Amino acid sequence: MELTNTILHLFPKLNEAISKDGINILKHSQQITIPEGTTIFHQGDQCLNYLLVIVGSVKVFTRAENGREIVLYHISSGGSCVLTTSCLISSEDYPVEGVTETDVVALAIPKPIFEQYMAESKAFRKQVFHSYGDRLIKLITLVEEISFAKLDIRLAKYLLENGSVNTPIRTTHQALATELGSAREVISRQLKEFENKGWVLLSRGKIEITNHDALANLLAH
Amino acid sequence: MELTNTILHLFPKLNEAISKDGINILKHSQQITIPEGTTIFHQGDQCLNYLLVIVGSVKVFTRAENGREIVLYHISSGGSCVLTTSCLISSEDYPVEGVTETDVVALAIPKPIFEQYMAESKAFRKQVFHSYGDRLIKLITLVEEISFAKLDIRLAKYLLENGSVNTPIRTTHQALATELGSAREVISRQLKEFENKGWVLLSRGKIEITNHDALANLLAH
DNA sequence: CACTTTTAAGTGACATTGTCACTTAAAGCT
DNA sequence: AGCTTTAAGTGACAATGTCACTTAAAAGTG
Repeated sequence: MELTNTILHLFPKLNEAISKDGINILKHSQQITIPEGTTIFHQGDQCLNYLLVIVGSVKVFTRAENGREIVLYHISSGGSCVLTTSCLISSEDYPVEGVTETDVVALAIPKPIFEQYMAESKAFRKQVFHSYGDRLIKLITLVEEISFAKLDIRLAKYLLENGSVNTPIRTTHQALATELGSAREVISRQLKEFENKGWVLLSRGKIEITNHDALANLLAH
Repeated sequence: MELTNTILHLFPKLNEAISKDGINILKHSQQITIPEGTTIFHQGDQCLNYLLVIVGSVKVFTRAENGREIVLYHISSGGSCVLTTSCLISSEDYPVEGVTETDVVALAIPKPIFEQYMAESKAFRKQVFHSYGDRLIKLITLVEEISFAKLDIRLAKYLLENGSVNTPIRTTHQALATELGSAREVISRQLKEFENKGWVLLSRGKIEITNHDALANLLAH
């Protein structure tokens, strides 16, 4: 079955859980498809499933009272939602929202099955813990970047990671501000500066990289 | 035994693990005492124990290349070190340091015992997951505060949480800057402003709160 | 005790980033 | 073509961070 292979490829630990521990994940979980732009969880939601993302990407962010937002991390193929997992275990509220950025295919493992797997399979536990560790590192890295790195560096990094000379980035300055935890005007100014230097070409909803090396040079220090 | 009661009081989940699941934590773990100012882990360290803090406090922080530091969180009585736990499981490096802020008494559970408990006791797993969830929330809250909250608010909050009208705070502006992820000069300026308003009294290494309500009023918005 | 050294805090000038109250312009819609 | 919505630009200003110092308190030392 095609899906099985995809899943095993994305979650190597689960492969072990299935082969060694006789865990039949596919049988007891449900494959779900979620359209782009769906809020899959927000503060106060109760969570009844352990979610593994097979295809697509989920944006996890938090919002200040004044409406400003910052993206905490993305869950993409091969990732799982540790916050809902925490909910699963400790039933606490989390001050964050999760929204699908693309159409998403996910595997939902119901809470009782999740707990059974946790008890029975060391490989499954490893997979779950690994997700936790990943998120912790991502969050710590985010804290570091927010508090230490200058915006031009972080912006250049984002541009290089999300586009290249022939593949323009389709996003708004506002979305970028949210991604980097800054303000739209600041991003606009910075991008304009990059444009003046001939490093990018700006148009509504699109950023084209015109000088990759110059941007990369910023990162190199 | 006195220690047993202390531990069970601090870690209610472990109580369950012991009574329900017959886990003999005290027998298989070691009580260790660590003097103040000891670096208990830093980047690249390997970790061989699951650590539960019984008495005292550990400061977990990260450092930028330019030397600036920011405190990520503190592990105090009843807390466990999830980062070393992650290490325990996934053997990855974490870009953080942990230093004891006081003399610390901790319970060290060796890796094999830890894994056995994880397999055998649901309550133990809950305890471990709970720690993870806590850290995740603390980190998310930190990200929110750093990116959204103004410094005067955060500083006032810190002062109120760590001192009162009759118990002065003994710390340096530098340590405070690290705690809040800011720069010493900025903290000094802000404190001086508070002093000019008659809210605090400053001296070398000491901050006395002289107007609790005014500070609290800042937080109230 | 006077002196040197170390550590904490203050200072002013300046750079970066965030905020506010707008304006301008492009893309969609009817 | 004219409206509406959304994206982006703008200038003034506030808040925060950085730098290169100075000042001063505490600790160590002969």
